[in-house]
Amino acid sequence: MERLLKSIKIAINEKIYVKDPESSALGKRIVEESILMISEMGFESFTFKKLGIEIGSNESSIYRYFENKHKLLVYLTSWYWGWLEYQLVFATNSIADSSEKLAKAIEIVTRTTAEDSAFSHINEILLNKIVINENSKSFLTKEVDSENKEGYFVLYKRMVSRIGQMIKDVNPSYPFSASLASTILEGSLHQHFLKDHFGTLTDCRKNEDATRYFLHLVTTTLNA
Amino acid sequence: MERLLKSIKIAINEKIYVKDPESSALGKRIVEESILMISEMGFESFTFKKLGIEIGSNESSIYRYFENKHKLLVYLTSWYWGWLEYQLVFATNSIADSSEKLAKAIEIVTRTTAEDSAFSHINEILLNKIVINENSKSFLTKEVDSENKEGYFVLYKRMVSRIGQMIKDVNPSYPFSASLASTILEGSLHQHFLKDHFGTLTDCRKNEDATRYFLHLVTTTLNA
DNA sequence: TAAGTTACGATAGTAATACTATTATATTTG
DNA sequence: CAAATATAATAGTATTACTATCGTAACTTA
Repeated sequence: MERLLKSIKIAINEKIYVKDPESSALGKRIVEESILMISEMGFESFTFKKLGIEIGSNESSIYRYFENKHKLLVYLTSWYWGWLEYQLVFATNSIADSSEKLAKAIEIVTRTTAEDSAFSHINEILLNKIVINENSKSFLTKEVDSENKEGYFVLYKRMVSRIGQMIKDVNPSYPFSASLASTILEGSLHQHFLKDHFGTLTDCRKNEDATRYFLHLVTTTLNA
Repeated sequence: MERLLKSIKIAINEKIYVKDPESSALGKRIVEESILMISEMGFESFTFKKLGIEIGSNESSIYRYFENKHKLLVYLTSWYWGWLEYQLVFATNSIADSSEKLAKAIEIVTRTTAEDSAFSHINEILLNKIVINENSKSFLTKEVDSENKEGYFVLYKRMVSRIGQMIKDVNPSYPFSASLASTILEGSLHQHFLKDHFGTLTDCRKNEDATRYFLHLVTTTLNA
């Protein structure tokens, strides 16, 4: 798995960046260090100027890769969803039984990332934390419709529809497969956030609890 | 109901504002016009300077009511949750049967606000739209823990725990009442957002569909 | 009714943000 | 080695997110 992952490149919509950050050392440093900085200081406090100082490069050079920090966030979250989709497909592909397949899928999308696996310059543990804290901000904007049209969110949408399809395979007569799929994905991020900041609003204490909660929710709903 | 609402004041934590906007005509205008502006231009583009121009007042005067626009957002969302809690309690108080009570609660928190009811200077329809688009931004910040400690989110938390308690009353052995309650509240906002911007990720087309989806989800889960 | 208090508006100013433009200097590639 | 390209350095702009000061209007109380 590790070796395989090393040779895979997550394909990100070209409209999200000005110049592909994977195409140069500087680009990779931008992505690498921005993950560290955003996870530490939060997206609001993060600026290209600070990033430039941190990587010993110039603010204006960063603008040659990303138009603004919003697009960098869309890039990072897209990368995450692409990476997660890869994990999902890899782990569920060989499972024939549809219920078992869905259970495995839920496990993968609701767990938190525990180890930094393979891609040299991307720390997936921190990126997972960024997604929990900042993912909503990538689409809760006034530009969401135009950016959606440009394909900024295809990877996220593909994740949801994959899970939606798995739900349909388990119970073809369930009328809310898309809603349930999007609830799992977004709800899982939310439960992890609550676990860290609003303990009274969730029953999830350990990381596996979110998996247990959604597994139970989906199983009982589809087997009713 | 309308008359009753007119005489009720939603109690907001005093730490959220510098000066109570309910205490003066200018304060009310700030709240009133900020709702119109944020719902129209989005929270990111909204500034106190623009608001000042719009209400024919000075930027510095607005700072006498709210320290910054983030606190104004916390104020607006708190007001919304307080208002919704009022609706919830009012509508469910007299229901004895716990399942019926929970069903009514779900209906109230998952529907969108259709009419501007009673509070003169607050447009609840637009405020509901703001909550759908911006609510997450009020807590997805680096300051969430300190603000939580100061009680900024009590009204939101009270809503979740009320619903959590209703879930417990229906099925005391269900182990995820808090998580399910928070999923309903946050998930409902998300489904409405998807309905407006990512149609393929939800089965909700009309406003009532979100109610139907969550009603079905909760009922089957708790009756398993 | 005079004096005190508070509220608000007007103006000015600051530091930081979010860029854009230009030019110089490396580095790569053909 | 020349040409093309990438990056760094510097400068500059408009806007944001404030803070501070001051004058005056309005309301309050003695």
